[in-house]
Amino acid sequence: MFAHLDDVGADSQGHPSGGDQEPAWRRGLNLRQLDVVTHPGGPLLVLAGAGTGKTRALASRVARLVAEGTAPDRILLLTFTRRAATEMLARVGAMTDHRATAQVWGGTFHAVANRLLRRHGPAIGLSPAFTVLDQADATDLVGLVRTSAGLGEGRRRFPRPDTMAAIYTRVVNAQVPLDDVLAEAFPWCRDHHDDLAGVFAAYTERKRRHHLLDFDDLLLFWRAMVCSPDTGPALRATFDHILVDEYQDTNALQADIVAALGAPCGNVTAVGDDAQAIYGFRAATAENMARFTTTFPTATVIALEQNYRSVQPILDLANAVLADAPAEQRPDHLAKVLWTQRPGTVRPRLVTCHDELAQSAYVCDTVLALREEGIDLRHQAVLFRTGHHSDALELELARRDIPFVKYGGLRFLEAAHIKDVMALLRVVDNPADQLAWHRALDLLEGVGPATRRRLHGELGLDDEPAAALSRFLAGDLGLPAPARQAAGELRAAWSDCSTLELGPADAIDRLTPFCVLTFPGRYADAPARLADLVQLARSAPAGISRSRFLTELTLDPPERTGDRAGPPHLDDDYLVLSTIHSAKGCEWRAVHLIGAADGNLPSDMALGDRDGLAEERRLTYVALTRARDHLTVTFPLRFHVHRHGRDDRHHLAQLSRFLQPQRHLFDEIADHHEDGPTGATLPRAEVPAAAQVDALLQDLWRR
DNA sequence: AATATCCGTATTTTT
DNA sequence: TACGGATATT
Repeated sequence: MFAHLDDVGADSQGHPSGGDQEPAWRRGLNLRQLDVVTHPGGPLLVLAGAGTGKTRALASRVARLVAEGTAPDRILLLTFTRRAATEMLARVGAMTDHRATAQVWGGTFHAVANRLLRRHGPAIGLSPAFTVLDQADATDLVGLVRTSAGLGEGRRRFPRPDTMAAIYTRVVNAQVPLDDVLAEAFPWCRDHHDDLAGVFAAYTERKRRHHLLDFDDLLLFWRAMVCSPDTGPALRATFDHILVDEYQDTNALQADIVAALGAPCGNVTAVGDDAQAIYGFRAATAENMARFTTTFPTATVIALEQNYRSVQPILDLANAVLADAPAEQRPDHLAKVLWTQRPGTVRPRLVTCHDELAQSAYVCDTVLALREEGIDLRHQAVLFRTGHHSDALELELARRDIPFVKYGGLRFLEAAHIKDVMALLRVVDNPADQLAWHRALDLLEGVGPATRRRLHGELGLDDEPAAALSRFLAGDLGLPAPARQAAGELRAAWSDCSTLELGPADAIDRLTPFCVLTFPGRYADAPARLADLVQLARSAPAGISRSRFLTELTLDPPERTGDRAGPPHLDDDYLVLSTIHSAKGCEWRAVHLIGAADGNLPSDMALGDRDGLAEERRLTYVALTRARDHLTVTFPLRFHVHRHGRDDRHHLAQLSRFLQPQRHLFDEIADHHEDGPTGATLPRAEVPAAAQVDALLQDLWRR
């Protein structure tokens, strides 16, 4: 869990804490923030620049509402991650009655939708015992539908399941017709329009029949419930105040929900910063910010521009990066310019490195040097565009025994073995879950597609799915010989899980012997994967039910293997490595942005369209504004071309086009050469000049 | 019917 | 390169 959410420190604004009579929620706020907090009711749009204390303002507003008598369970606080909700409510609790605060409805759109649908689903004809599919499950199911529709065989090539799932989710979340989505984002699939439509229809039908909801369904059904003339009025009357954080990263569907929920009471507070919109790929549109005043014509608009986080030289750079954006991408009515009263004149550093190795060495050196100056590792972070950009650095950190945690890399739940165990649990939880059966049966050696189809029929998964588990436990299914022993073990384990009603932790323990039998044949690193099962079991809160454990894990997955066990060593200091996306809302005293080369940032995949490029610029802005005191930007001059080439080709890089015009705002450090003093003894400008010669030559023979 | 082999294509960010 | 998917082999 991130320790450093937006301006966490209670006194990070450095205000004197006023008189003792002053209520806690009023303390340490500037006038603008106070306007946000004391806004009586009615729609409110807060334009909150990076580091301007929006978390504080929002938390204080909730605290004021509670302190002044609003029933906490009639407040809805929607945040981007569950982490953010937890953090914010903890702060609210510190300002008012923390037991009352626990009643506040807080969480992501998806998590809140889940809660509401479990409670009220039957009213709109939804079984409350639905299973939530995560993205990977949904993709698998699309794949199954694709196969059973006989697509992809012979004939023309057909989009792959993950592409199809991406198209589907875009259509739903953006609420844009398939035709347009294909034209705009997936032009190479346009010929398959009709087949895609068919697959989507079959996919939907299948989900409905088996009581499965994917992430998108959670939003769709919530919206349906709140818009229905039957259930809507009662549901809308449930909340007196709705507050939405990170409004710039909501999509069309989410905006609909906010509009519908807020229509009667009008007490909607939306907080966001269009300059930090970085989830366009997930169909979020910052236009929701601009549209807010149309949806709620009486809305009050308040801009927070005083930054409490960064020193001025860092803000100057961040402001300059934004100001360079083409004019049409900067709507006037949302304009903000960050300023600060924080003293400090240290300028950001720009370091041109010889290659990735040199970059890693430089970052390690800098991190350690800053620690000597008193900045603990935990107050420093290394940020990068994509997960694997930190590969080289991770090796170097390990070599030097510098502890670190990485966010935003491979997710725990996506690891195959974790999905295996989850599937085993899901079968017990819901014997009608075909996807789970599918995966579980696949674990048996000697069982392939054909045997699985036969078992599918014999277990009655289509006709009488509720009895499938007892049929399996009754045995005698004519399994192939290699599967017999493992199947026996599975039977015993499932039987115990079911009859003894084991909780999730015990159930995982009970299923482990089966995994011990089957993992070695499937995975080269079986022992490590088995060890993860212990972690998984330990992550289950005491007393939680199996099904609740499963959905919570789906909606709020741990970031990476081992995360649930807490940081590497509890009282150890460790460096944070994070993608820029995962760093949203966080801050550190020192930030090291690596790989800031054109092609990485902006990613060369975004070069095609204007919107994509604009989003990359905002991403750069987000990265820069995470830093409080120290900002180091590095980029390697040469890096491996790991595209189609197999040889050790290098590729000369140039500084990110977003930073190139701002070089004068940096202190530039000469090329950092990994091995030896060669570079260090040269005059400063020497090596970059040489690099420019190389770049010039490169330009001459490129294409 | 399950497993081994070959081929073509994608590409990043996450609830 | 790496991975999914389709074909060839045991």
